[in-house]
Amino acid sequence: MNIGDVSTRTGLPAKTIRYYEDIDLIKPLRDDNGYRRFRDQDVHKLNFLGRARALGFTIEDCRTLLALYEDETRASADVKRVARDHLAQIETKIADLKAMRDTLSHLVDACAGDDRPDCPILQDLGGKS
Amino acid sequence: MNIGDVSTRTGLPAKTIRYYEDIDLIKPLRDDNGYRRFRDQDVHKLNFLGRARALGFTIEDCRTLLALYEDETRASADVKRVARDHLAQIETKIADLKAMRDTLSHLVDACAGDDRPDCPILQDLGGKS
DNA sequence: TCTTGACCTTCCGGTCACTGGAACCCCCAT
DNA sequence: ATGGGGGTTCCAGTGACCGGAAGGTCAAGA
Repeated sequence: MNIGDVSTRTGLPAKTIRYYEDIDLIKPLRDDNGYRRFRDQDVHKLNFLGRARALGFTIEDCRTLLALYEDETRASADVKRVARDHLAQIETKIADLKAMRDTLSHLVDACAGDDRPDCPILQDLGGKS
Repeated sequence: MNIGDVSTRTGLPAKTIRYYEDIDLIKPLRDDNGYRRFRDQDVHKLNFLGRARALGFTIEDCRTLLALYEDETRASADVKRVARDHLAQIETKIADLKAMRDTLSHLVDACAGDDRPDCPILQDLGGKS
């Protein structure tokens, strides 16, 4: 299978697939003409990566998870730790964003949004004190 | 005031302040020795920028907001639009992160986290079907 | 047979908002 | 004179790609 087919199948852009090869996440074969030739295992790995990335894991996490996936003797505790740490980061991000949202939505609500210059949003940013 | 003092006062790293000058968000004066000399208005702008960045506005948004801040004839509607758009993006991000969190926390809960290899997290990523 | 167009290749630069580090200058106290 | 703690510029790197240029390959149609 060529990169275009793999791209269609996995939903990953060809650019991304090449990038993943570049950083040694996958190692497709090469045809005589230099084209990448993807085996089923490559496609499988790419799907794995796509799902892991969709869950927000970093590329380095993905590398770790992929290694664990391929290691029959892994301990699920190792997988769980990676996932739990990532989950914690997500929770933190959500909390940060919520704080921003709360502040912002108050400000947006307080702003008349007409053609006059008075604006509580700018007042706040300017250090309204 | 030199950059170190401004950094202390605003809580922004000196590197960041130099960067903001680089991209023309602020224009501090220069002393004869080449040192930046910050006026109160520069510090004020930096505080504005710090607060706007803390609310997650992009640098370009900050530039826009700063321009509106300085424009006595602005319409608050313009400010509100920027803020509302940004708020929408935050909401989207929160929703995305929540979806990730929900999926992930289910998986983490389902994983034994012991020394055995069986792991629902990897099963899911591998396309458990 | 030639050509068209859809593929594929590599490589370089850009994104965003900084951050780290090197190499250097300046000023004040000892 | 020396040392230390400022300051300066410039270059490179971050993460996870994306866009585009310049060129090679292949199958189908005129």
